[in-house]
Amino acid sequence: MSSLRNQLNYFCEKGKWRELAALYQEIQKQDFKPDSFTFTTLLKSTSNHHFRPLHQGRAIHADASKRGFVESDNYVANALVAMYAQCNSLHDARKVFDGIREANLANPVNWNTAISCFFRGGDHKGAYELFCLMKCPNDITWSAVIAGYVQNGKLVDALRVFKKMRGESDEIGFCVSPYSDTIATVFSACGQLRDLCFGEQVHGYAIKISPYVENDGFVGSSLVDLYGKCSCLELAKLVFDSMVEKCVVAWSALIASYVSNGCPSRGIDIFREMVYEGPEPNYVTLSSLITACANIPNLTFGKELHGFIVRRSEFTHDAYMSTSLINMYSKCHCMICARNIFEIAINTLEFNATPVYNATIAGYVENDCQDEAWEIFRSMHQEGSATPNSVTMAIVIPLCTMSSSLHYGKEVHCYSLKSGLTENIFVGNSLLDMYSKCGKLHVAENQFKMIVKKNRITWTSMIDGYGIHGDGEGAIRIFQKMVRESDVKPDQVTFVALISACSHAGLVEEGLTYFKEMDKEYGITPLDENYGSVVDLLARAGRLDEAKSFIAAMPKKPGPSVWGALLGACKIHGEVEEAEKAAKILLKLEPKEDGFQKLLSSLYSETGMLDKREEAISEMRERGISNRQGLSWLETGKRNYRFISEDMGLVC
DNA sequence: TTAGGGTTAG
Repeated sequence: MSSLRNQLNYFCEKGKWRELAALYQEIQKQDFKPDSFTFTTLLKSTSNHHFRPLHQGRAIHADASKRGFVESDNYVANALVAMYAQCNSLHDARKVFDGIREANLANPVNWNTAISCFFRGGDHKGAYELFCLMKCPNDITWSAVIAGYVQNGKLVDALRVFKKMRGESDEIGFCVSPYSDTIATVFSACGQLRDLCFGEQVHGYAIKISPYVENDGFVGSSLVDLYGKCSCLELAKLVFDSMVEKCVVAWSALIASYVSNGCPSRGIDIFREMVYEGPEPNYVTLSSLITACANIPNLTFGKELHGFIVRRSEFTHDAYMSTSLINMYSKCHCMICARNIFEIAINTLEFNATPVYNATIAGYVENDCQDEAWEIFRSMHQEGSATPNSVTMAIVIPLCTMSSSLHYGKEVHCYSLKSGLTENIFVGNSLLDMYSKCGKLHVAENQFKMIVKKNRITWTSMIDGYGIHGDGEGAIRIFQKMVRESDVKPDQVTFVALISACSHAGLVEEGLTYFKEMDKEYGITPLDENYGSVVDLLARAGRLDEAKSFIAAMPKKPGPSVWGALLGACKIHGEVEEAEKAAKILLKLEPKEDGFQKLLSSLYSETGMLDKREEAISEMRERGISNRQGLSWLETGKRNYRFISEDMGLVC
């Protein structure tokens, strides 16, 4: 009999489920008496099995219950709770736990196991209910609850429980001293919430209770991450430098801090130091570095890293890695490489593939490949391997806007409503912009009203909406509401939208006043785009000389937006000579941009200067600029679209 | 404890 028991244990340890199930059925027919250890190993094996065979777990439960183990053995009870939670049957897990609780058999380990299991199963409410029922939570319980909330993305709740643990909350406190792991978890929550103030308080408290707490790898790394996420790069570096033993997580957190704060090259420099004096990089380090290559962009180093990842095959099948690589190749305009990574990822990875789909759709959108973007979005439904989320919607809704496809936009809006994604601010703002740009200003207004927590982009998009519909006064009204009634501050983009709205409505003086207020009232330094919108404001109103004087008086060198605005206005007013001057400068500033040259060619066409038009077209051909016909999208009926050619003077 | 995909601009 003992050999049977050994064989059973062997199959459990090796995870050989089929063999185990067959053996267990066989020995049940014999006079075999399973003990507590047999049941716990059988239940653990069920929990760890890839398919989570709940029916098998229930059979073991029935057998254990029949033999009296559930009510008398805490180990078996614990394993049962864990098994049901792992098999996503939290109701059964709670039923088992309530059984031992009501029989007064539950010890603190049972409580802590049950709480952790409910958090792992995603039922944070159920976990907290158990926590509240527990009369004497110990330090492990507190840690489990804080960590559980962080794992479930309930960061505010995690900090609330931490405050309660230290007796700082309004609720009754328990003043338990936290483990360093708990402190690290709290730093992580503060970082994710960008709550620098509370993070710093906890940092001070942690040093007070343990002066060398930063030397702990978990705590030090989490602190680097906290300061990095709160854009305090100097503090992040200071903590990192003070760490006696710098683990791979600390290095990775520091690199990620630089990459995510607009210093990707510095992130790569830190990586070079890491190669020289630090530990081996892991998949997180490499993922951040690929993002650095995407942001610079640096295709050469990106490809080197990709080669390194392929050689280290254990990193290849990582969801984050695939997503980062797709993003990197997209930003470097290598959509063939991005597509290859996508195909491999969706065929080989066992995970939620939504981010991989999102990165690929975003890549195609960014590289002006709308058809391919739609193809990937549709395949997401057809393959059924990924569920569109709020990020997908925030990519796809602007895609509807680009092709002025109100019909598709409405379909995506309906899907978002059904999936409960419209409360997401990115989705809400995209919908507002889509309705506004597709000509449905009143729907955009409703959408604007429905967004409860409006951010800068909400306000700016609404101002722009009124602007593109020629309602300058409406744009001003919304801007005043924004600055008077909300706590959201305008930025340069807000002023581009506002002054542009004034420009199109002929509100020149108002536009000029707002431009002056930008710096004086709001302390915002104008960008080239802001100067450009003032040039457009003046020149569109026929005040070309003032526009030129304005450019001459600029405190910095005028850029493409300024000259582009002047060129556009010259085209409206038929000012060939000034347009030629502006186009010449633009050609030097942005040699790869073909729009300016086409605009000039179109001006020649409109003013009957056909020789000059031919000359401009020849020059464009020599420079390899495509002579593509200008196209507009129109939606007719429900699903039909037509191309309307515009006279760009380029049709040969 | 560390990493990925997202909304506004004449």
